[in-house]
This record gives sequence, structure tokens and C-alpha cells, in this order.
Amino acid sequence: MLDLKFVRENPDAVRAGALKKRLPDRAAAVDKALALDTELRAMMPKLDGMRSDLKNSGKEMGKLTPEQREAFLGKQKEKKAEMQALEEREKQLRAELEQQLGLIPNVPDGDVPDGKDDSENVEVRRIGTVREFGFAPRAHYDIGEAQGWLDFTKASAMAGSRNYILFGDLALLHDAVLRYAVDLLVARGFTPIDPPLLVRDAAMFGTGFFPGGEEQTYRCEKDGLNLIGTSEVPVTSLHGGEMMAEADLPKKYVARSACFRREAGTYGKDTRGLYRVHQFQKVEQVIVDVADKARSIQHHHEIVKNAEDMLQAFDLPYRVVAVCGGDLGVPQAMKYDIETWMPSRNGYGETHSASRFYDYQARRLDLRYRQKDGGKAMYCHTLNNTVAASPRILIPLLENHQQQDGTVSVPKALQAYLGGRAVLGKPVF
RNA sequence: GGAGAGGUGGCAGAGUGGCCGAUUGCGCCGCCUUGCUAAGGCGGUGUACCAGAAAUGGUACCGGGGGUUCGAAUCCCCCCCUCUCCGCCA
Repeated sequence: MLDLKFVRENPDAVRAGALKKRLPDRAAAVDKALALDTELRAMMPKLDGMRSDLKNSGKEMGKLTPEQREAFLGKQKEKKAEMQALEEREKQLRAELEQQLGLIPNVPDGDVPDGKDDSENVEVRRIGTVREFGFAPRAHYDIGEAQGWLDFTKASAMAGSRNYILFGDLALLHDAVLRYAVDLLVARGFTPIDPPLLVRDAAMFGTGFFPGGEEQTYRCEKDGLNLIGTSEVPVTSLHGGEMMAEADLPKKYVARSACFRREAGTYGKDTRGLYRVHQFQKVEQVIVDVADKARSIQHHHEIVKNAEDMLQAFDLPYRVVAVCGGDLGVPQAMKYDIETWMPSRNGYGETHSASRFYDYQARRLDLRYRQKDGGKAMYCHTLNNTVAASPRILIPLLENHQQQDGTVSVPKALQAYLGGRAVLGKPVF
């Protein structure tokens, strides 16, 4: 949610922002919102005056004699009837205004590249060297199935397509990565959280997933609850409705949770393997801090670095891209993706997504703090980034570290999480 | 699932139809006093919106929505949440 005053004063920038995100419908919401705002503001002085009059004269009632009261009452009723029509219109306008305002996307920051979709994201840096295999490298699903680590057939039989079952060492590796990610962030001062997986609509709206993301979301209609697609939703909502003290900020959280995505509209895309699945585990970092743009940008770099450090510890080549306008979501002001090298795709595949929002989510969540020394109440700034999403991260781990015989070497950093083992699996090829 | 109690400003906690945007305490801010890592005195201290250059004025908001009334934090209805007891259960 943007500040109405900001929209009013910068309509061109807000409209242009929506268009940069390739969201013409949302750009139209700017003009709709402003038209409603104009009408509302035109009528408010009159309505306020009528209310004031009615209120003041109502107070006189108590002092009148019964006869006087009779005549007075008639006049009051007349005034009220006249006012009611205006009030009806006001209520309608406010509801529509709120709806349109909720549709207006966050304005992409100056450092967001222009572009229509992910093909036009801009590479910022490329780290690590892509390994030269002395043999034909296999895809993770071939290795996994040969090792007895992966079963897609039984998974889809019991749960439908885009499901998987991990067995044995791969299940352990999955857990090792996630645990490593949590430990890394805890060591850096983040507070670990195990959040709710089912949340109310308010949390989905507050983080900006609704309206718009309903088709991506599994919903328990009976209870009016939604399965989260990322723990960003419950964790960012954690302090919603609160008035925090500036001294309590920043809040830094790391949450591990299951995530659920319907993946509607992706038929035929990434159908093989562990890349695009309905359910996965994710370790997510979330920062809530004061309303300071420079500080937000600094945090943004910090959370990207946290993820990069993990990938480097795993000896995985990756690149960081600045996400272009057309690939940016509604609530984000700027986003970096990290893409890790995946031999089976012969390319980099998205494994991380780091967003900064400024106060867009905070406004929707009523997430505020009071400035120190008796200052003003301000909306917070929020940010988040993946630390590790698994099983997707298992793709580069298996594929980059595979041996010719189908065994997989374990990066040093993860060995302690696997009972000290340096190799997983047995020769199968 | 059944029964009851309750949701008020940063927090605690009064307030059962007009004198309530709301007593009071804590916290916070300012000034004063005091010679010491403290205490005391006085004053101030919600948010949003509208009008205004500003001073200021106005309106709305006491969990959310609707209703009764000239007038609602206060009465009625629906919903949400919290707590206690009972039942069920991991």
C-alpha cells in the first residue's frame, strides 16, 4: 500500500511504476483511486460541517423544555435525512478507494532495470567457475532415482503431479542444508522462528500476495485459512498492528517452514525433477527496521550476502541478477535473484529471491514504530530473502558435485551435518 | 464442540445514553528545583483525514461490521480474537 498523499502528489511516477512492472490494470487503479479521492475530498468539508452542526445542536437537546424539544427534534431529523445520502456516498467512496489503493503496486526503485520478463533481468555479478566434467554429467533426477533417493512415481500416485519423495541420504542432505542455513543466520544475529503455515487473508493481503496471488495459494475454505507459499507471510506479519519502539529495531528473523504453491499456469514448465514442486522447505530471512531508505538498501545487500556466503560454502557457482520491472512483483521496490548453476539446465536456475519493500508491506500490516525521544509514529521498512529452499537447492548440489560413478561428494561445510561423511551414495553407473 | 468472562490510547486500567476523544497510573517529552549515577514540582503527550501559508479549526476512530436513537465506548444483532471451566484429542 502506498501513502495516498504520495499517490496524489506523484501520480505520474506511480503510474509509470506500474507500467514498468508491466501491470497496465494496476496503473489504471492510480487514476481510479485519484478520481475517488477527488470526489471524496470535495464532499468532506460539507459533510463534516453537517455533522458538526448536528452534533452541536444535539447537545442542546438536554437543556430544552419538552415543548421546545418537540420542534427541535423535527429539525434534527430533517438535517439527518439530508446528511444520510451524503454519508452513504462517502462510505461507498471510501470502500472503493481502499480497494483501488490496495491494487496500486509499489513503485520500482531507480536501480530496477527496465524489461518485460525474467529474460531481461540484468546480471550483477557471476561468482565461481562452472566445473568441467571429464564425463557426461547426469541430471539430479537420474542420479537420485539410480541411488534410490528419489521417487516421483509414487509421489504423484498419492499426491498428484509436481510432488516428490526423498529417501535415505538425500533426505538427510535436504535436512543438512536447511539446518546449515538456519545456523548460519543464527550466528549472524537472526532470531530463529517456527511460524504458522496456515494464515488468515489479512496476512496474505498485508504482505502483498493478495489481491493477485489467490490462484497460487492453497486455501482451506472451511476455515478461511491459506497455506503459506513462504514464511515471509507469517514472519513479516509477526509485529503487525504493533507500535514498536525504535530501540527495538531492527528485528532480524530466520524462519524454517514448509511452503506450498499451486503452480497454476505453469503446465509443461519445468516438469521433470525437483525444480518446480508444490511443496518444499525453505529457510527465509526477514528484516524489519526503521523507515530509512539507505538502511534498507544496506540490509538488502546484507541479506544477499548471507545467501551468497552459503552458496560459496557449498562450492556452487552462481550469479546475482537485478530483477527487471516486468519480472518484479506487485509489492517489491527492488529485487535481486540469485541463480545457481544447474548442469541439467545448462544454465543458471533461480534459487534465491531477495526483496526490499520500504513501507509498502508495513502500511498494509499496520506495522509501526515510534521514533525515539517522543518522535512520530512511522511505518517500518521490511525486507526478505531466501537462505535455502530445498529440494530445489539439491539440484545444484547433486549435479555439480556428482562423480562419474553416481556418488556425490559433500562440500566441507555440510559434512559436519552428515555425520562427517564426504561422499553420499554408492557407485551406480 | 459446550458454558462463562472479556477486547478502551505506547502499556496498565476507569468509564453503562448527551458533562467522554475518553478519569487515573506508568512510560515518554519540555521546563523548574535539587550537587549527584536518585527524587520532587509544573506543563505537555493518540492516529487518520479535511480546510488553512500558518496559528488553528473541523470530522472520524474505544476489536470488526450492521442496527436502535436527535445523540452510543456505553443499548441490540452478526463476526473475529483472548482468557477460564468442561468435553475430545496429538
